[in-house]
Parts: sequence; structure tokens; C-alpha cells
Amino acid sequence: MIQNLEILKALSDMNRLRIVTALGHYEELCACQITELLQVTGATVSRHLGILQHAGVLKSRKEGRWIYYRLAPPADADALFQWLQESIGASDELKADRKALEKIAGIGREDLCRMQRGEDCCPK
Amino acid sequence: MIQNLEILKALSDMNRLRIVTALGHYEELCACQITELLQVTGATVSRHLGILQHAGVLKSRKEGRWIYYRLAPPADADALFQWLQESIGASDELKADRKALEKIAGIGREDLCRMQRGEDCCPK
DNA sequence: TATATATTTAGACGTTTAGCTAAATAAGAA
DNA sequence: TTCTTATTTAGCTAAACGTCTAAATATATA
Repeated sequence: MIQNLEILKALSDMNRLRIVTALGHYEELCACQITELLQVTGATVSRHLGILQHAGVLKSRKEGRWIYYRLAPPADADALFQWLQESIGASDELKADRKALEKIAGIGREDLCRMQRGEDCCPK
Repeated sequence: MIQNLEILKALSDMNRLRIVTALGHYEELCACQITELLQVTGATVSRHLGILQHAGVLKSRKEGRWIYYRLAPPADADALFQWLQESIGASDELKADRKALEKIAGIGREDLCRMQRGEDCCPK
């Protein structure tokens, strides 16, 4: 498949757009943070991240148990991603994500993951 | 659905990319010309054109029995389409389309449609 | 009017995709 | 080592998608 077509396909899903937009604001996020943002299963997030990574949109970095993802689109798709970042944030759903992310980023990895497995320990 | 997501979805199909690329070169084309280019059923072409039109990427103009389509992306997607036109033509499949289109555009509507219904009348 | 024809719509069919649950993997902690 | 846990993989289901054929629509021509 054409590389650019694969990128377009990778971007034409709301949850994946949300991931890309989030990473446009946060430099890098771990899978558990994205899981918390999207409110879907970890497995589903993993699948979406895999699709984005395979399309060459994301790169990952492993650190202990956590895997961090960051945007890394190919140079010749720069114009596309610039358009994305500028125009896509306008939607209400993505504005809400922005707020949710602030909270998620503020919690810290360990507490976030504890929360996710239901220990209900941490900041509400 | 977010407008920009709908545009991305509309563009994430090879045949629709071929249509958009063709219209990037030819100003306007009728459905039968696009049918000849893609080599799929008229019904299928009609569906693809409908999806692109619904996403706001194309506009149509009726002239007698023929319907002509042309690119008409919304202003705030300009950057996206500029990227598309610049970067997407590099693929081999789309270069072949370019050649096929020259032939198709050279035939003329009436002869082309006669050809399509198998009368086998016209330039080979 | 009746016939021909370019396009669209409707319905069927096979493939792809997004989501889930459960099991597997990989890596720290006890 | 054994246990815990973050992530991925496998297998499933339901919905979405691309394509086809056949019928319907709209327009021109005889």
C-alpha cells in the first residue's frame, strides 16, 4: 500500500485522531495514559498505537514496564501534520480531551495505573 | 462526525485518492471518464463520488445526461489538499493513471461512453 | 410519445475493522 | 524464584466498507 494512503487510513479514526492530537500537545505519553484518556480497553489502545506506529506516525520508547509513545511523522508528511494540529483541535470532543489530559498528566504514572486497576486510591 | 475526520475518511481509500488526484490535474471530469479510469462499475464510482461530495471535497454540475465533478475542498482544508497534490502523485499507480487520463480525455465523451457499452467503435 | 442512455439507488455478498475478553509476553519487585 | 503488572497477541462478534448486479431515475433523441 502507498505510504501516504496508509497514513491517511491511520488518521481516519476518531480515537487515533485523539491520540495524535494528544501527542501533539504532550511530547510523549505512555500507553496507560492514553488508555485513561480514551476510556477503552488497554488492548484496544495497543491496537490503535500499533496501527499508528506501523504507518510511521509514532515511535515508541520502552522504560521499565512502561512504553512511551511520541509523534514521529515522516518528513514528507510534515504539511499534513501541521494542518492536523492547527485545524483539528477546534472540535469540542478534542477540547474536552485537552482538559482530561491535564488531569491525567498531573496524576503520575504509578497512581494512574493503580487507579485503573480499581484500587481507587488516588485523587478523584 | 467531525468535518475533518469525514474528509480524512473520504480520502483513505485508494480509488477515491485516484479520483481526487485525477481532478487535481483535470479541472473537471464526468462520471463516465472516472469509470473508465478506475475500471470498476459505474455504480461503484457513483458511490465513491457521493462519499467525496458528502465530505465536501467535490462539487458536481449537471449538463444534459452527463454529470461533471470538480475539486472543491473547504478553505480550512487547503493545506491538506496542497500536501495531497504535492506528495501523492509520486506513487507508481498514480503515475499510470496520469497516462491513462491523457488517453481518456482525448477520446471525447460520446465515443468514450459508446466504448464503455461495448460498441467497440472507437480509437483503440 | 417511445426508446436509448448516463447516473443513482437498493440489495446482496465478502472483506475489513473496532471493540471486547482472555491468554501470552516482558519486565520490575518481593 | 515467584508474584505483580503494563502491554501485546489471539480469538471472537458486530458494524462498516467496497464491490457487484439489477432496478429506478432523469434526460436526450427519434
